[in-house]
Amino acid sequence: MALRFYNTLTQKVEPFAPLHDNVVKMYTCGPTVYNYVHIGNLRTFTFQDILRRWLQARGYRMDHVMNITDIEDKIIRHSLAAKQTIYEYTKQYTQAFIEDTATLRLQPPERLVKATDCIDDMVSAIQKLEERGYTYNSDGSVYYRIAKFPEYGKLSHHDFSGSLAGARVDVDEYDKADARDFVLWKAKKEGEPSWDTPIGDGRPGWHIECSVMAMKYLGETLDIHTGGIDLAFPHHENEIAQSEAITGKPFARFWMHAEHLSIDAQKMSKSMGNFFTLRDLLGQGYAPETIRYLLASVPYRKKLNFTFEGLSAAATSIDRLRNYQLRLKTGHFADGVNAAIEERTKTAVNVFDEAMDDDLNTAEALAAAFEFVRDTNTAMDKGEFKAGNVASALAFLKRFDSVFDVLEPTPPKGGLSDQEIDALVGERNAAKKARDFARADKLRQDLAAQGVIIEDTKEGVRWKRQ
RNA sequence: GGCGCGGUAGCCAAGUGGUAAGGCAGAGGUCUGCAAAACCUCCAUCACCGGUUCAACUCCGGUCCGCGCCUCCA
Repeated sequence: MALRFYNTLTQKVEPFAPLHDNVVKMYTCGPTVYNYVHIGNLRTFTFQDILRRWLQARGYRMDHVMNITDIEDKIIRHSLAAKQTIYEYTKQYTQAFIEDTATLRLQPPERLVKATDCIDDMVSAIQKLEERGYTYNSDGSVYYRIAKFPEYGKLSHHDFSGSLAGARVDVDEYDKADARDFVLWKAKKEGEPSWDTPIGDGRPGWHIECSVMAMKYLGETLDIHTGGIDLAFPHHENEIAQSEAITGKPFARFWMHAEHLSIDAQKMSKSMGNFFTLRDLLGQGYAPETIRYLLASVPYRKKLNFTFEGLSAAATSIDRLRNYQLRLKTGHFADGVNAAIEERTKTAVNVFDEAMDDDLNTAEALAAAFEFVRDTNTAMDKGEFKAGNVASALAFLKRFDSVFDVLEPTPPKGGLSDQEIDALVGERNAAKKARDFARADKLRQDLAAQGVIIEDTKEGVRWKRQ
C-alpha cells in the first residue's frame, strides 16, 4: 500500500502525495523561545523529523518552514524580569533551541523564521481581514470575528452551533464580542515592545504569525501542517479561520498532530513544572541517541509515558543494533552469497517500508529491524551468512538509520583517537597470543575505563566506544 | 457537560475475524582463557459484561478505569 497519514481534519488515514511535483510543503509550529524546550516539546519535534526523513526516503523533497515565536506575553514578562530586551532574551533561547534540536539529530527545516521578521506581512494580512469584514476593533486592539467564519471548529470537531461554548471563559475580561473571538493585533501597553503600523501601535497576536509565515513561504495551500495535539484547538483552528478568510482556499491538506508525552501519567508542561529539558537528561549521562530512540520508538499518535526505565531500555536496544552493525563491518564471512538470506533481507526491507508508510508506524518498523537482526545473527552463528550478504544487510541498516539515526554514537569530547585505540588493542592481542592474560586483561580494563569495549568474537577481536 | 485518545505479559509496545510482532527486564542453556557479543529454550489469551459469528483480542451494545483538549501550552 502507498504512503498514508492520519489527517486530523478528516479523522481518517488517507493516501498522501504532495500537491505540486515532488516537493512537500510543510509547516510546523515551532517553539516560543522564553525557556529551554523540554522533552515533551522534543517529542513533537522528533515526530516531525521522522516525518521529514520518511518523506525524503520516499523520494520527496522538503520545503519545510518552522516559526520561532519571539514576541509573546510570556517572553515579555520574562525578559522584563531578566532586565533584558526581548531581542537579547529570545536570542539565547533561540540559539539553545537550535543546539538542542541539532543534538537530537533533528534535521533543520528549510526555513526557520522569526515572527518579528514578519511584522509587516502580518499587518497586511490583518488589513485584508479588515477589508473582508472579519475583524472589529476594541480599545485599540483588533479581533477576529468567529461568527463570520461558519466552518470554525472543522479541524478540532467542536460543534459551536449551540449556545456559546466555554463556560469558563470570562468574556468581560477581554472586551470580546464572542468568547471564541481572538486577538489579531494587541494594542500597545506602556513598557512593552510595539510596532507603529497602519493598524495601530501594538504587537501581533499569536495565531496570525503562523498563517502569515506559512503562506508567505509556502503558498496558500500547504501539503502538511503539524504540531502538538494541544494546538489543534484553538491555535490551528484559528489559523484556518484567518488563512481561509483571506484566500478562500483550503489552508492545509493534511493536519498531523503528535500526542503528548507524559510523565508519571501526567501531562508534562512548563506551567506545571514537572518537566525535563534535554540538558537535564544529558547532564544525567544519557546519550542524545538514547533519548531520540525513546521519543521515536512510540508511534506519534500514541501517548508516550516517559520513564527512566524506558530510557535505559532504549539504550540497550541501540546497543543491540550497534553490535550487529559492528559484526557486519568487522566479521569475516565465507565467500559466496546465500540466496535465501538475500531474499529475507528484501522481505525485511519491505516490512520496514510498509510499516513506515502506514502513518509512520515506528514500533512495527523497529520490530522489522530487530527480527532481521536476530535472523541474520543466527545465520552468522551457523555459518550460513556469507560475505556476499553483507552489502544488502548494511544497506538495510542504512535505510533504517536514515530515519531513526541512532547507530552512530555521539563522539566523546577528548578521549582516545581511533589510532591510539587500535594500537592498544594490538598490544592486547599480542599479550593474549603470548597467553599473558594478566596483561591482556589490564589493557582491556584500561580501555574500558576510557569508554572503549573490546570483544573477542568468533570472527575476530573488535572494539567499540561505549 | 462536549470533543478526542487509550486500557494487550514485570515495563514499553505492534497487530488482526481464524487460536497474540518486537524491544527491555527475568530464568535456564550453548559458546568462551576470562569478560563480552551472539544464539537457543521458557515467560500473556489481549479491562469487564452481553451480543453477532463455524470462529473475536480484533465487529456491535453496554459498564468500569486512565489521560488530553474545551484558557497559555508540543
